[in-house]
Amino acid sequence: MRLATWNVNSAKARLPRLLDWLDTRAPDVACLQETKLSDAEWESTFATELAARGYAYAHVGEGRWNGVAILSRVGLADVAAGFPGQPGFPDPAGPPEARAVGATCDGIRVWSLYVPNGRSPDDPHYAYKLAWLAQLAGVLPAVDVSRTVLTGDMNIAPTDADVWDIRKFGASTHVTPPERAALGALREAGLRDVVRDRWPDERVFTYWDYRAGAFHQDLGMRIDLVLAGGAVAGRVAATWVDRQARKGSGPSDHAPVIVDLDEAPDGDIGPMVPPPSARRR
DNA sequence: ATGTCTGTAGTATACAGA
Repeated sequence: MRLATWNVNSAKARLPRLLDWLDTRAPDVACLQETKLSDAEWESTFATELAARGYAYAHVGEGRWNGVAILSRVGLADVAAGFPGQPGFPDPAGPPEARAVGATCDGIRVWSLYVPNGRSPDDPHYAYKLAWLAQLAGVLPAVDVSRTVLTGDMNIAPTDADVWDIRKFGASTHVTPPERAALGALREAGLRDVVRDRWPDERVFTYWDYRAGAFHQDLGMRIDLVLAGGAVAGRVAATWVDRQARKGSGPSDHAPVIVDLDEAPDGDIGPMVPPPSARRR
């Protein structure tokens, strides 16, 4: 099974490239972020195109900002718009933004996430980001983590190796200890960063600013993650960043991350094979 | 790197967000 995540930075602006990407990469499950569409706009733009390709979908949108989706041609059950207790902004008790959608696809509980950006550590959006992540971690004890995948634009670089030059970042958002600790809580709950597991020492980025030729100089960040529970991580056959999708005219500023899984074993418990990086140690 | 690309409003350009 091929699972992918991609922050498309407007599904409408990305329409031709998105459809072409579905045709060429043929993901079985595709998690999208920043569709920037209402549910009605999503429906009118994509319903026919996706049906023709055999995809069911779940979209959670609000219009001009945010917007997340899961596309699947291996089943799409128990769709959830947002996670329990997902905080709103500016009022944590207010309505949640369109930043999380979950569905069960071929036995895997998949979440497409668009974590709040944070803007800067002294901005209210930063506290919102941390609260959002804390609540996300807080729901994990109640779920089957082993068969869960949290994926999407996490807006956090897990380590200094996940940005092009840590010296340029200082105390800016995406690299601060509290943000990384929030990711650590997801890891401690049993989720694995399967791309870093597969490429422990490589320079792997998923986002490059549009400005200043950042992509061509590979001045990027790895902020789009696939965090997989044990039964899923044990099936990982390959992972890569689809840099082709960042090239040419009219790209998103993010590239897709693609993960191929071996078939689930009979009995469905998962082989529990440690990832390559763990096997080497 | 702050050099661009989205969206909206509204009709040309400015602003906000990332």
